[in-house]
Amino acid sequence: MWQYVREADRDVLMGVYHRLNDFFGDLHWWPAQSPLEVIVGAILTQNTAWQNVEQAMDNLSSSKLLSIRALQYVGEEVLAQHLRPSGYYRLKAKRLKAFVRFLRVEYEDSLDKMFAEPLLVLRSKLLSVSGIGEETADSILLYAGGKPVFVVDAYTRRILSRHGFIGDKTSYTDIQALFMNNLPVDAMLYNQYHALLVNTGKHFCRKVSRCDPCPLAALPEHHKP
DNA sequence: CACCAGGCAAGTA
DNA sequence: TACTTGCATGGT
Repeated sequence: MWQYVREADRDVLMGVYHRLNDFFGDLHWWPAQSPLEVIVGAILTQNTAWQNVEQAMDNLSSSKLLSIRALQYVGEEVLAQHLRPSGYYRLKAKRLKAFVRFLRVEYEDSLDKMFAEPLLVLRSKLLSVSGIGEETADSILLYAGGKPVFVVDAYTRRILSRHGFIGDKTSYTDIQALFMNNLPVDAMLYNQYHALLVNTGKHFCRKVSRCDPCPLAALPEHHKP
């Protein structure tokens, strides 16, 4: 399980953090105004560029659909049309519907009640909702609920992989454990760290891109894609 | 024009 | 358990 983990991981992970933090500064992330918007965004951004998600979110906002009640009552087909710019729009309409149904059945439409649930119990229940996998569940827990859960996404995996810190097939759980077992249990730290990784990914570590100005370029293991 | 983007679930062997 | 495939739009 710890095949790729070395004794120095604690220092390495904090070193990466400080390097990125010095470069980007405080990001106080997730680009959304309310916990519900974080959740909607987390579902809409699945395998999709955030720019496309913004267009769909604007559509929802214009139609006053960014509330739990509106999402409950709007027809799935109507909802889907609003989601077209974000891709997979029929699928994502089903997923949003599945979430608000879950919220009604389990928590009487209350996000506060949902987040009052013990962390691991809630994570497990979120994973049981169709359309919510590990990354989406953890994004909801961290960015909507303020829970100390590290989010692993495609950028996290790619950046760690290109530096040789993990193998290409390392599991989500193992990557998450790498961070959570070697860093303080701190929601604000996890929030900022993941935000820094996403920024780094967007600017310097896309599938096709140079790494010249990458803030991690000075690391011993740094290499180009 | 081909490829990529802050995944997930269902199907197959 | 470990692959493979469908889902879909908009930017580069």
